[in-house]
Formats: sequence, structure tokens, C-alpha cells
Amino acid sequence: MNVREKKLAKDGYHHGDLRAGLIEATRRLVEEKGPEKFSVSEACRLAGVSTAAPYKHFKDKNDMLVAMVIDGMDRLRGNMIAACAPLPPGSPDRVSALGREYIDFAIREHGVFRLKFGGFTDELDDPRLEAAGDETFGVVLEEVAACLGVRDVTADVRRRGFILWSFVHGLSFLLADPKLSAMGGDVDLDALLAELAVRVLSDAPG
Amino acid sequence: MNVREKKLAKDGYHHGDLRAGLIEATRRLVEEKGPEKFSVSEACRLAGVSTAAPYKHFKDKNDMLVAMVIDGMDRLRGNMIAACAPLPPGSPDRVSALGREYIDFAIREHGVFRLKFGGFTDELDDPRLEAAGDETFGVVLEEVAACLGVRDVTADVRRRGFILWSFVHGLSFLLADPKLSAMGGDVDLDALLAELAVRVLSDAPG
DNA sequence: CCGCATAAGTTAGAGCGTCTAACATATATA
DNA sequence: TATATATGTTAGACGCTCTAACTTATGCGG
Repeated sequence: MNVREKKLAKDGYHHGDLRAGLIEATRRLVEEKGPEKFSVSEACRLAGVSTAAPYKHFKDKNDMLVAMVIDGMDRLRGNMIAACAPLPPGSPDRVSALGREYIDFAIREHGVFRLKFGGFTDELDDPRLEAAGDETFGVVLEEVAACLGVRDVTADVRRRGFILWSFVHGLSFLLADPKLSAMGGDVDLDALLAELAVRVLSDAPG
Repeated sequence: MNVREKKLAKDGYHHGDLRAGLIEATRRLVEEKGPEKFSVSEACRLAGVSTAAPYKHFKDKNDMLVAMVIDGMDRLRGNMIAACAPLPPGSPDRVSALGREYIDFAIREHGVFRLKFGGFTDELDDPRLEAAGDETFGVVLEEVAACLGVRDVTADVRRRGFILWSFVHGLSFLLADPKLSAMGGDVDLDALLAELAVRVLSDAPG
């Protein structure tokens, strides 16, 4: 059979890789209809299996969403690392590049972003997901430390990282929602991020 | 009958004010269990009516949530206006007070906040809700304009307001989630907001 | 290469939730 | 007082999640 194109539907009785197929179906549906409207049944239809099939691979609906979001977080972290790789180490440009990538992800994969950060934590509560988030924030903290010329993640590094994250996080939410982003008029995002990084990374430690 | 205490349950065949009772039940449940777990049935149980009763007052589940969130937005705007009323007009303190109130609301009424801003816009799409949001942002813009000594809401006012909002918005999300807020260590929120307001309102127009 | 344990599907159905239709009762007004 | 309307009720269709019991494919030891 043709392996070149990843398939969602199956050939015969067995699917091949239903777990991956369902994760992909979940991702598509979450992006198309939004996290709230996502249903396991629909993902099954997309994957071409019965509605009971997922439960051989996932504990429940939540577990399915968690698996998909973890995938997304890995993608986000990968993008972030790739984006600042070519830039000079220890420069604020690297930090703004991270922010830019974060915002782009929030816009491009809005459904995934909302699931991770929309305050669903109670629902989607899962140590694996939490770990994925910590790891991503760790990338930011490393860059912040480098900019400050510090070796380890001090309280000051953590504080500055958190402030940077807050701002970029808020921007992500507002920019990803057309109605809300319209309220700000035109914003030169790159300039804003550059200015932000320089300011937060050069001020006296608060 | 006793009118002093607003009731959720009814006395006889008719309820008295089921619409308000259901909105209150909705609010409680959304806060207790989270927006995702909210069900009309449970609100009915809380209000002591049959599961079909809400449909005499609301189009559907969404309409019920919208009504409840609009109530919340009115509360938020009221708090914001009240918080900056005693402060000297045109001072950045007024703007930080607005931000403080926004963050407090996000923490105190986290469920409502998530429904309005969690990116459910597609779902909860409703002109009344949008208007409530615009009106609240309008309060911010007025204060920003006053600080800048400008009469109307210019593009610069809008831009600065948007930046302030982004930051406070991001902080709200991170601080309202215990797991995420822990990542920032201890932050002196009031000092941060004060510094933010002064900076954004005194820099050269971008 | 066969037989069997197990992995990975299937169908059937319980149980809950949304929402509609048809009916019942209270309230308000002519 | 009669009646129209607003606001409740019950019954039930339909979709969703998830489990139980059954079926089919796969892979591995002899």
C-alpha cells in the first residue's frame, strides 16, 4: 500500500496507526470547529472507524485531546528553538524571535493554543502536558539568562521571563481573535516585540 | 413570600423570575465546574425546574451563557469605573487601577472571564456581548486619552490602550491559573502595573 | 508452518445531555 | 368573568461518551 501520504482512513479491518490517525483527526477538527465543538464521534467518522475504536488507544475524550495538545506543544517548542537558532547568542533579538513564534503559533493553531492556555487546565489536567509547557518556558528562561549574562535561572531571570511571557501571551489572545485584534488598530508587531525585549532585559532588576 | 433573599428555586407552578434564577445558577455552575462542564440540565436542577423550562427564556444553551457573561461584563465595567473614580483624573494611577480590577475579576470570576476571552468568540458570538466588551475597553481608552491630554480616541490612544490591555490580559490568564502563575515566582503586581502605566503612557508615540 | 495469546477492531446498548412538540396552568387584560 | 398569553410540565427524538461482549488480525514460540 501507499505509505507516502499519511492516511486518516483505514484499508481493512485494522487501521495501521489509528492512534496517530485519531490525533490528526482531532487536530483538524479542533482547528476547524473549535475545541468546544469537538466530538470523538466526528473524529471517528474522519478516521473511518467505529465510535468505540478510540478507547483502545485513549482513556477517554480528554486523553485524546491531551495527546493532541502535547504534539502541538512539541511543535511550538521546535519552532521557537529553530527561530532563534540563527541569531547571535545572548542578544535580545533571540527573545523577540521566541515571542514572535509564540504569537504565530497562537494564530496558526488557535484551537490547540486555546486548549493549552485557555484556562482549561482543570479539565485537561495532565502531568505530561504540564511538563511540555514547563519545557517550553524553559527555553525562554535560558535565553533570558543568556541575555542577562547569568548562568542559571535566578529569581530575577524567572521574573523577567514571566513578564515577557505575560505580554506575549496577552498579545497572542488578542491578535488571534479577529474581533479583539481589530480594537488595537494597526500594530507593528516586530517593532513592539523588539522594544519589549530590550526594555525588560536591560532595566534594573525589579 | 420572602423577597429579601433572591431565590433560585420556585414556590409553586410559576417561578417568579426564572430568567434571573437561571442566569445565577449558570454563573454558579460555570465557576464551580468550569465552562466546559456546564450543563443546562444541572442549572435546571439547581433552579428547581424541568429541563425544558429554560427554552421559554433562552434560545439555547449558548444564549444562556451569553446572558450570564454579559451580566459579568457589566459587573467588571462597574468595578473598573468605581476603582478609578476616587483617583486624580488624568493620572496613570487610574489606568493601573483599571488593570488591577481587570486582573482581580479574572481571578475571582475565572469561569466568566474564560467564556468571554478564552477564545470562545466563535461559539459565544453575539453582538450584545461584543458591545459589552467594546464599552469596557472604551473606559480604558478614555483614561488613556486623559493621561495623554488628548480629547478624542486617536490612533495613538488606541495603540497604547491595546498594548496596556495585552499585558494585563496576559497577566490575567497566567495569574488566574495556579500552575502557570507559579512559574513566575513572586511578582509585586501593584508595582508592576504602576510601572507599566507610566511607561506606556509617557513614551514617544510609536 | 501452526496454534494461540494478545492487540485492535466491531456491534449493542446504557446513560446523560440538548432541544422540540404537545399539553397544562397561572396571570393579565378586555 | 372569559380568554389570550406567558410560563411552566411531560414525553421523546437524537447525538454523544463510554463500557461490555464479541470478532478478527498479528506476531511469536514450538
